[in-house]
Amino acid sequence: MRKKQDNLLLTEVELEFMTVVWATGGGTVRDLLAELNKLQQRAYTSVATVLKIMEQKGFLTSERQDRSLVYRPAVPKADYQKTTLKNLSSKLFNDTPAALVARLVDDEEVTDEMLVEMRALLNERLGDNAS
Amino acid sequence: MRKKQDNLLLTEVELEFMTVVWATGGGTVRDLLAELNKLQQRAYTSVATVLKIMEQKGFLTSERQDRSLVYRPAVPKADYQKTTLKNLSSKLFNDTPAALVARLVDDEEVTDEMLVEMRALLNERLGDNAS
DNA sequence: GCGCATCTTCTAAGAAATTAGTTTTCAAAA
DNA sequence: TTTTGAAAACTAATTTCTTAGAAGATGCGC
Repeated sequence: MRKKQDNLLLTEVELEFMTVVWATGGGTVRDLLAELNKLQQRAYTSVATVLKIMEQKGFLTSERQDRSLVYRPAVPKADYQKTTLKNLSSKLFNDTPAALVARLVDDEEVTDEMLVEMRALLNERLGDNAS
Repeated sequence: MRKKQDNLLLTEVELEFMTVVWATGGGTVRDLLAELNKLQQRAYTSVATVLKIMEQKGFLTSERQDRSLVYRPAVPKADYQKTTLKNLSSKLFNDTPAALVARLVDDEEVTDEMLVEMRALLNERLGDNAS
């Protein structure tokens, strides 16, 4: 029995870590530390601790290789993106993904090019259906 | 001097509170407590404390009315939605809002109707530009 | 085998978020 | 004027998140 719902969201720092794991495909603590320290200095053990926690939460898998553990993503980035969007949609957009797009559309920083690109994506899935 | 950047995001609980404030337009601690307790029991002082914090962070304004403070949103929901989308986009979608839409599009739970609605929104802003 | 380097595991301190008890304030009722 | 009720303000306990030191494990070179 677990307190909250199965902890489906990453914390701030975990997301930063996970981004690197997704980008690189994974690696040892030392590998990932090297990548992460490009953005922010952290101690070796800090990184090791967070990675272990992430494994416990089910976001990473690990496998021994020589001395070290090699961590790899257990959740594809696309899946997590979907989870996050669903969460955001429910918490802030009344469970209406279109409302979310509406907000993108009236954001002046989002260019017409981007919008055209979005429309293309929609059309791709929708096929010929006119509105 | 503040540590992080001006704390532009609400915490989990703050968002829950803010949602009620947006929905109702605001009210006294007691008013908001009544609404919030429909979802989860909390003590009066817990609610009061969080509301005060939210005011300090700039998400709410307060004004005395008789004995009580009346809290009101200082940030429109649409603005906060935009902030959140921008943040999500940068943290998880490479600063590419279209990538975000792409993820919505290949979510099987998002219906064609929703997609058509989204496309309509895009067309509305885009006018006649064909892709 | 013994120290040395390197890795994981254990432990914990510090910071932020959440919840709520205690104290103070203040006006209205008695 | 004193009491009382309701509110804000203050204080603090608890939990979760973040960071990292200390301790333990393990193979490698000498």
